[in-house]
Amino acid sequence: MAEQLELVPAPASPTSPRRRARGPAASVPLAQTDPVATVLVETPLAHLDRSFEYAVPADLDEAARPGVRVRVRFAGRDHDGFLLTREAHAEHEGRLAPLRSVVSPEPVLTPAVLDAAREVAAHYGGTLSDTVRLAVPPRHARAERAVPPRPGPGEAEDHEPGPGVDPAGDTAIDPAWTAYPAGPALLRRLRDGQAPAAAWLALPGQGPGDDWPDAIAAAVAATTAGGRGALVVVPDRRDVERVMGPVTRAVGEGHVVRLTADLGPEARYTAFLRALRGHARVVVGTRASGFAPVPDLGLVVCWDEADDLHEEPRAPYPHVREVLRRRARREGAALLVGGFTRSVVVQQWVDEGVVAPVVADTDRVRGVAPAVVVAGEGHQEERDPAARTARLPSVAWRALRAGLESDRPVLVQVPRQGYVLGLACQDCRTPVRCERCQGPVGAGGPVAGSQGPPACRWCSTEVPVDHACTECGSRRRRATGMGERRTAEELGRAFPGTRVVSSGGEHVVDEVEGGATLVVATPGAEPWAETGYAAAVLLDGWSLLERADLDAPVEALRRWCAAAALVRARPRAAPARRGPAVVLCGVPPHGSLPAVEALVRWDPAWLARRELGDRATLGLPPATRQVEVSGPVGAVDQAGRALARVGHRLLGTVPLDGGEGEGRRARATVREGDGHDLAQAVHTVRAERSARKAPEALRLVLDGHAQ
DNA sequence: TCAATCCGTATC
DNA sequence: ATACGGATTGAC
Repeated sequence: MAEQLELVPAPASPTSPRRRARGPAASVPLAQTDPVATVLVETPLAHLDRSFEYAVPADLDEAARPGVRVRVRFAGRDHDGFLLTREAHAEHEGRLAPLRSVVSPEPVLTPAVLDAAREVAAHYGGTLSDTVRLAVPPRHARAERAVPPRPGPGEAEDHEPGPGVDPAGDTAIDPAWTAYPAGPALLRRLRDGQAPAAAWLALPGQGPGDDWPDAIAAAVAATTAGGRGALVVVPDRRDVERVMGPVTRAVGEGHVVRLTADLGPEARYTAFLRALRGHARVVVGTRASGFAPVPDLGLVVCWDEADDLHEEPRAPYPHVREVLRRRARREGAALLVGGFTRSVVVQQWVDEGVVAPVVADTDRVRGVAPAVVVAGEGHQEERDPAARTARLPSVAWRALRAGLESDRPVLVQVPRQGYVLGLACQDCRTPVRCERCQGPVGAGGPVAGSQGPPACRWCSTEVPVDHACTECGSRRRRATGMGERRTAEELGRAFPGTRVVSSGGEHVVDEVEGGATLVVATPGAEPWAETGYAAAVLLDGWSLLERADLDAPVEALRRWCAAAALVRARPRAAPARRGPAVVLCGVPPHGSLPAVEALVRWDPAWLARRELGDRATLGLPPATRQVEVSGPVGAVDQAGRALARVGHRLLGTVPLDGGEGEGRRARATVREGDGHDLAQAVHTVRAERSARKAPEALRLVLDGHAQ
């Protein structure tokens, strides 16, 4: 009996295992002031998307500052986390577990980046933990030791300012910005520490020192001359390389750091730390650098903002343009979103007054933009046998021939295949839209590679046989097959003896030398040519325009302009025989299609305005928000119904191929309902799924573009 | 009456 | 995930 009684108090005894597991806090001396730390625990569980409180042991008092990485016991396991704040009192009523350790005293999550991550997470219905994971690269201890500490107050960095920096004042306006009436004011405001927001339509460059990287470099230099830092985000690694040169020349070697995901862990963390510790005032990178901690940020730049490489493929799938926009506002920095073309989203920003257009005068555009000719649709005009073997319209062949004779490279853009082909009116070429939800229609069904009657890609509704064109009333439809595949060898045969370079897919060529060279490239893989190309031929325009994608016209123009902008008029007075600089092939004669007209007139803003107007009329994104749900069929159905229950509109579900029976996959599209917050609802779906331990992975992408 | 097991829920 | 509390079940 006595033995029994002795056992009763055991659970309360300080030496009992249970007691020790629950509350070692009692035995550890705590920090004197602010002994409570709020911690963002790294967990993928969406229903735990909030901070948790921990006790700060006295020996961690010094290191446990806001922004540092910590390790904590959470749900019986050790987790990484970020210390957010120190508090005098806990809100949590139970006993607090102590911080287990401070991983490093480096405050890697700055208040500005944390704020931006909060806003981005909320905008996409994602968790803060997921978003912060995108913002802070994994720690690398060796890199942390190697990078010098932050210079103390008053202790200047010993880099001399670069040649582009003019500390004397505001007189020197960089030639790269003189073409834009708003350019001088933009540079002045950057230098003066202000926060202008601009939608920049870049002109094709006219020679060395006058291309888009030079303009970005000038904007960055103006910002650093005013004592602030800058962050430049471009779509891919090749663009990073192109920007690094001019920016480095403008602000000096030691001030710039390159930050891309392909650097590898150590180099990436080194670059991150060089920015965080204030050694590099300027960061140039790809979307992975959108959250880079630049102290005293004065300018953020998003180049080629319409390129979908700017969309992060990891949850919550933010677009870097949205990240930068929020950072600019929060940190009082200038915002410069630009490209040769303009996305519909940025057009909406312009219309809302969020950004001011920075564009050249019409006369200037006319003088600088390459001359574009649309080749006739048929090839019947051919007289040159060489053109016939390459199946090139003769106007295209002549342009290439003339270009090669000027001893400079010429470019042929050949679209890659594999898109979902769309459906258009036989008579006026207006794309067919779903009668039910206005979604894009795939010619062979709702998903790539499917074979069947034409159907909506969002809701899988089939197009009625008597569907009448919304523009001209015609009931005849056109669903062309794949574009014509043409290879570098085939095209090269039309120009015997000419050097041929092929770029695309696995083999992307970064740069070509001067001299007569026929360059064949897929969109986005066009090599840079120092001398500029003498001519460009854009093949198979239809295969870009006929993609069953809302963005097809804007995206087609973006790709055409990207190639056309590499063409440079002959440096010295014109030679006797001059062909058109740019020939667009494989589209109907111009005038009938907005994207073609926009290219010929070099007026991307006109196309963006027109597209945005159409979308607003039809209630399509970005006038409304949509979420794309994909994963196992059952989970997709459930999520779609859950969203519909809280006031949103399930447009429909499309079966995706791959997987049998239980493994079947699907994609649902849900449109935001009036007055209901779609991001909030998406967050709730994520939270409910994680709370009930739903086993399957489900993708919920808001405002996404990738299908 | 007690212990083993199941299930739901909170995770500081 | 994991660990805990409360409920449930089954054997003595």
